[in-house]
Amino acid sequence: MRGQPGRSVTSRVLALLDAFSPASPALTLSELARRAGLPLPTVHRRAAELVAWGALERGDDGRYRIGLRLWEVGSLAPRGLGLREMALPVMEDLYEVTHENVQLAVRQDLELVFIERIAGRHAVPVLTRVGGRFALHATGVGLVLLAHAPVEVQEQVLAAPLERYTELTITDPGRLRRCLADVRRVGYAISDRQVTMDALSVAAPIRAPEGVVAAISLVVAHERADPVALAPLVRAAGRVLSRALV
Amino acid sequence: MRGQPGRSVTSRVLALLDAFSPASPALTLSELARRAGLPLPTVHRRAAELVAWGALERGDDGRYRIGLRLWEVGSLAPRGLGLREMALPVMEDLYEVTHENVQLAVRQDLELVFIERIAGRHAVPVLTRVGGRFALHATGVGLVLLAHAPVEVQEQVLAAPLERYTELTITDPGRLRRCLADVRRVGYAISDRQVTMDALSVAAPIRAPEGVVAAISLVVAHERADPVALAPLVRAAGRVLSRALV
DNA sequence: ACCGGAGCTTTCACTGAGTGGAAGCCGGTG
DNA sequence: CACCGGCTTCCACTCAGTGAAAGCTCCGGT
Repeated sequence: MRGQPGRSVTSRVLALLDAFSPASPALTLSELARRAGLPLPTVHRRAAELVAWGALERGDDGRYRIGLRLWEVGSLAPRGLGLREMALPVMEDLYEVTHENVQLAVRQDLELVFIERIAGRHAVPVLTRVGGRFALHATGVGLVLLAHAPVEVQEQVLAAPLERYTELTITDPGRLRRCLADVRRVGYAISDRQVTMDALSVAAPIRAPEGVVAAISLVVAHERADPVALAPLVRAAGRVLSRALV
Repeated sequence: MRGQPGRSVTSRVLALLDAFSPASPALTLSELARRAGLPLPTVHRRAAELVAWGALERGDDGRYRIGLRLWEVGSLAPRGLGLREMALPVMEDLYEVTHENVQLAVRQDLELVFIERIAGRHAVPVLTRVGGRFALHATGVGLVLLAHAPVEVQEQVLAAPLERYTELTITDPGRLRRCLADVRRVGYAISDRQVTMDALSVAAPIRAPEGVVAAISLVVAHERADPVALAPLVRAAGRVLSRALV
């Protein structure tokens, strides 16, 4: 082949999938090629194969989209739909009791990924999307996941600049380090206006034999918040789910 | 290469993903190789690349599972999570009014795929799984999707043997053909004990400019069922969603 | 301690699947 | 009607990928 050496076929195919994002879920051939950093003919051939299998779909407009077949396969991810299926009843209970937003997230590398969300119609609007990512150092779920992450992960997050979302976001590595110790000690995390100035979240860990695998949280309007009352509810939900994971 | 000619790298990678199923979401290297019909070293190398990217994950037990990254990408599928996000509020309304099972499905080839389901805790238990597949000729959603599918799809389904689930399942092509005509005429489908002897479902189409893209249904206990009362509710939900898709 | 076997990983010489520049095609636009 | 942007096809070149075989690492049995 003439292809630039050191780039495998598989990595090219995966680069095509990487090109899609929540902000641009439909791409033309040229956009796809540009985002994947690959020559047009290459993308054309690889994409055709993906369409034939169902990993991509091509609309009447010629744009490529993620195909249903890939969604089906993705739904087999134990940490995706698997976790969701297990957690949903508990999340619904939490919603029935509080009528606030309930969120479920896991850590992936140095970010968190939202697995499921029950958005109370009368609760604070939250900007998160199922399948979306977010930084670990601001949200309640993020703090819980970070506090129980391997030390090397914590150090990597602490070493990088901590993005500021509001004036209350913790951006000082020292303070964050102390905050994480508190989270481990008390068994839950409170993020008070650290993401948006109207919201407060209370989060608790979900443990499996191999450690903390996910976190669950309630997100409530700041002024209406009573963290002391909410913490036991969230912690209980976390414990119920932990028990289900053994 | 020495590889059996006519089999592309991409097709091998996709064969690996195909090897996973709801019944076996975790596979050892050898199982993976056997199911994909590929030599062990090949699978070893390709799987390693998929793990590096996050499409697969490898547990402490050495088994491969679908990775969270693939779930994330899959969640960008317009007909998967995209459709779900849009439909969920309406499905919840339908649930609030009826407290019965609400299902959302699309057609993929000659089967249907369940996109979302609200399982009423006191409603009939249904055997469907989000991300799962089912035949088109028995369920309410299936009949709606089949009735509005391209003619060649209908003919393929009618030509193949129609699997029987209960004594009321329609297995005669002629009867099914008439049933589909009825569904198109009245605008909804009723499947009365055609999947299990305890359940009845009422389904309605969801239309986009390009045609019927999905179906929504209520599944209720057979003895408690009042199709005449339910049909307007389900049809209204379908219409609301159709309007949202323009 | 030794053996055998099942499952995973690595090696290595060979080769055709994949590459990408270039050229063709198609539909819209000044 | 020439131009342009985006898509598709062609084709000669070559290296990424292959898979048989050998090596490795745990087992459990004797």
